[in-house]
Amino acid sequence: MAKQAGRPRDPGVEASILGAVQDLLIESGYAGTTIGAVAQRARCGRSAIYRRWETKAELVVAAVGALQVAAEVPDTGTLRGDLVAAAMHFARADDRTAGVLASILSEIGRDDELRDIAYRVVGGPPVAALTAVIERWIDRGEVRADAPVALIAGLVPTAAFGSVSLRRRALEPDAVVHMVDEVVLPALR
Amino acid sequence: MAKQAGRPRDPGVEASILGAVQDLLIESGYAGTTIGAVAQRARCGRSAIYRRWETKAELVVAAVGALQVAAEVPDTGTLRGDLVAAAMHFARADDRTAGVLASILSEIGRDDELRDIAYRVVGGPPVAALTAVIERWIDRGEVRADAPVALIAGLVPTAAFGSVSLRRRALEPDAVVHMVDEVVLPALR
DNA sequence: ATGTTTCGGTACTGGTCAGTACCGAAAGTA
DNA sequence: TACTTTCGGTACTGACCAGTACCGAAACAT
Repeated sequence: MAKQAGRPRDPGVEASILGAVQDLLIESGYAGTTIGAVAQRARCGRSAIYRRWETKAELVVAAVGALQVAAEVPDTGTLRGDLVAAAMHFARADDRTAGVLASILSEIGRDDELRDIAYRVVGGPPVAALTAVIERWIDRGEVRADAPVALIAGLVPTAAFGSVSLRRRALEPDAVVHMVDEVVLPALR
Repeated sequence: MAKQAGRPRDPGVEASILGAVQDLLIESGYAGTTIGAVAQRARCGRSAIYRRWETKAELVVAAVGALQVAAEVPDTGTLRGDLVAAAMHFARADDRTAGVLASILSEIGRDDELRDIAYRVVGGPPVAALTAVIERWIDRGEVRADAPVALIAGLVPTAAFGSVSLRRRALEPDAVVHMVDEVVLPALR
């Protein structure tokens, strides 16, 4: 692929467009996220958007796919510390993610591509990180070997998402610690 | 209030309109739920709708408010039986409820009235029923007195809602039993 | 210099939809 | 019978918006 002639695309434009889409999805929902509003928020022309994506649906898919929950696997030295750190991570980082996801939930019901991407965002890295944490402590003998790893690893992000999307507010740190102490730890030992 | 003169309103029309709104919200989302489509599904004229509600927003609020999760408090004779029955109740009955709620989640972020009603539907009767079950078994001595009642009572419906709304499918009975055995019961004893 | 592509911006088109105003017929009351 | 309201249905309006087609200017390669 030879280097294209002509003025090169400004990578910053693409990033600011996707960010603007995410902002607008949270603030105004899918229907309220018009191409014109995106262009205004991203400080670009509408043509810059249509040059990159053919339809609004593709644009939204790209914006959702650009969400990435960093899947850090904490290592605090204690089981409780790791679990709290991992859970806290969702409650904070998922704030924006959950907002975007909540805004497209009704579209998810009818768009296979969107559903796959959304499920990959929530159900991928977070679950993998929690699974890694729990399995590590199984190896270390603090969690029983037949603990319901998949159940817990799926439950925490799902509950966090459900709560955030319904109440439209991030989980309090107290609530996260409470949940780990009262629900997650008893289920694992 | 004297009896109105003129042809009385057919109560069946109101019910079929609200049912049609719920159906369309699930199938087509908020934007796809047009007044024309509602009238067609409810087999009535558009005027019959506007005679009862002034705007589409009011209509949707009414349709969501008409959702009611029966708050039965099961009494199977065992703690585990009650918990499974209560949880199973959400997983089934909340199927339709969760679908409607998921479809208006993005509107919930911007409409206070809608948010209040939605929160009352999910966070009201189901939580109250679970709370009643748990507290009954505290009295009977099977659940420790300082168990995290509110946490568990809120967690189960939230998780069920999160799962249904994300995966667009009711929880399997196996999964419900699994969750009660592995998560709820350990947290209560 | 010449050509090519991107830049922000504007004008236009075609379709959709909420909300309003009617209509004649039906179903009640006085 | 006369009156009132609801019934399903239709026609119209005004706004909004996705998508297309441009524009002159800027930024690169050859």
